[in-house]
Order: sequence, then structure tokens, then C-alpha cells
Amino acid sequence: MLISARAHYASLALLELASRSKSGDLVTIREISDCHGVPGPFLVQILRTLRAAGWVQSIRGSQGGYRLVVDPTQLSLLDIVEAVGCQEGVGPRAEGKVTVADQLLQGVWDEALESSRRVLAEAHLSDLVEQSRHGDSTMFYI
Amino acid sequence: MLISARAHYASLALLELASRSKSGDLVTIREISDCHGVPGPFLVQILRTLRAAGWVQSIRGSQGGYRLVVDPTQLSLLDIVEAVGCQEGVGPRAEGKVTVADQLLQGVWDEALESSRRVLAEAHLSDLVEQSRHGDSTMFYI
DNA sequence: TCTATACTTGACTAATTGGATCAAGTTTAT
DNA sequence: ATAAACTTGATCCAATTAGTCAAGTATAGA
Repeated sequence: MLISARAHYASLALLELASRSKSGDLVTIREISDCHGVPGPFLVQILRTLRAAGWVQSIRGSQGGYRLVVDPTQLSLLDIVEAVGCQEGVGPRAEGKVTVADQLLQGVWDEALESSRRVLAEAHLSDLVEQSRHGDSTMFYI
Repeated sequence: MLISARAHYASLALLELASRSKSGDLVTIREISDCHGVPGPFLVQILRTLRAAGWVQSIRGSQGGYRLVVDPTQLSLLDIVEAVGCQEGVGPRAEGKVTVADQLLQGVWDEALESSRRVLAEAHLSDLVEQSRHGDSTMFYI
């Protein structure tokens, strides 16, 4: 699948941190876990990745927690999805002879992937924060 | 991954059948397997699916084989990918509470998927056959 | 009719990956 | 000291995908 649970959870976590980073206060794993229903210990793993990416800072000890340390306008969902590692490769094939048909198909697969990447690249964390503030869920009513 | 080996192989097989269906002659699994390096018995499985989809016809016995029985201009790579079953769902989540953040993200994931689907929907088998005839591999030289 | 060629079917195995958990340790505020 | 948090590394489980196998059926041709 294009988007893993990891990626979704990571985005949720960053979204949460972004909405609160104005005030500069810390958010604990527990809080994120509780309010978004993300399995606790799993979130630990994910936040480790986000810290490695340099997007969040962690403060240990009592009163500790996480804080966003990058500009949300500079962070796209594509960045996030790639950071936590989706199943990158489209299609198989690496070994042996590559026929013309293989190349033609691969070209289309690549185009398709690129097309979805463009969508993700245009969705910035800041946009989502903004939308969630406006309670902009109207568009999801069917 | 968006595109499974199954989907790639299925496309190769159909491409092969399409290039030869003018003459109406049959193509054996062996031939496809040999000329595209697809694991033999695996191809059997895949062709079974394509037959179920009504795109190919199989003739048993000596001199048997497969033949394309649909108009290649009416068959897109999206059709193929969906027929062999890619990992449909984007993202996780189905259970429990769905927050606004969940919906916002899901909206983007869906957009991304839809975007790649559009690309696949526009690539018809006939186009690819045409391109492969012209030895149109120039665009793949880097 | 016999045989070789092909497809048919269903079950089965193997490897990878994604999702999730656990335990032991470290840091810091109070 | 103690409790609240994060850190790290190992580990486990389930699902999916890729690929295999064996027994059977149909047909052309000698």
C-alpha cells in the first residue's frame, strides 16, 4: 500500500505537535496515544524516527515530552511518508534481461508513483493544521 | 507497493498476447515465460485470473494456448492492476474513533491514490503495443 | 488408440514486511 | 528518593506476496 499505518500515525503525531508548538509546550507520547488511539509503544518507535529526521526534539525526565522544531510550512506529507519509509519500489524486476515491454511498463508505474508523490508534496503540515482549526470537516460529509 | 510483481507480469503477458492477436494465433505459457523471464508456474496462476476477468481465452490440449479476446484499446493498466489485486487500501484505520485529523489525512491519501489511478487509467494496452512496435525505447536512455 | 503437449485446479511453502510489544535503562523535576 | 518521561534494542506475530507442486483433463497427431 502506498501509505502505511506508520506514516499515518507519524502524520497524526506531527499534526498534534504542530498545533501546540505555538505555545512551545511539550507533548507526551501518552497524550498523543490517548487522543488519537495510536498504540502507545508503537508511537515511541515512530517518534524515534521523527527525531532522527530532525523534526522533533525530545526532552527526557519528568515533565518531558516532544516538541516540533521545524517550520510546519516546510514539512510536507511526502517528507513524512518518506521518512518513516513506505515500500519505496514500484514494481519488481532488477535482475536479468529487461525487455522493451518491461521498460514501457516501468515508465507508467513510475509516472503513477510520481503523480501521487506530487499530491503528497503539496500537502504541508501547516495547511492541515489550519484546516483542522477551522473544523474543516464539512467536505467529508457524504 | 503500488504495483505488485503479479500486476507487472500480468501486464507483460497481456502485452505479449495483444501484439500477436492480430494473426489470431495462440501463445503458450511457455513462450511468454521464456521471452519475459517470468517464473513459469506463477504465470499459470496469473493467467487464470485474466481468464476469469474475461480478457483471455484458453484452448487446451496440444497446440493450445492463450489468446486475447478483448479490444486492447478498452483495456487500461488500471484494469489490469485491479484485476490481479493490488493492496487496495490506502492507510489503516477502520476501528474506533475517527478524529478530524484522521479525516484530513485520509483525504490526502485518497487524493494521492486517485491521482496515480488516473495515470494508470490513461495507459491503454493498445498504446503500449504501439509504442513497443516503434521500438520506442529512446525515452528510456538517460 | 497412444502419446506428447498444454491447460486446470487446488493446495502448499517460503520469504518479506508491517504492526506491535516488552524489558531494562537513563534522565530530570519535585 | 521517587515518579514521570524518554531511550534503546530485541523480539514477536500476522498478513501478504512470491513462487512451487502434483494430480488431472483435453486435444492434436502419429
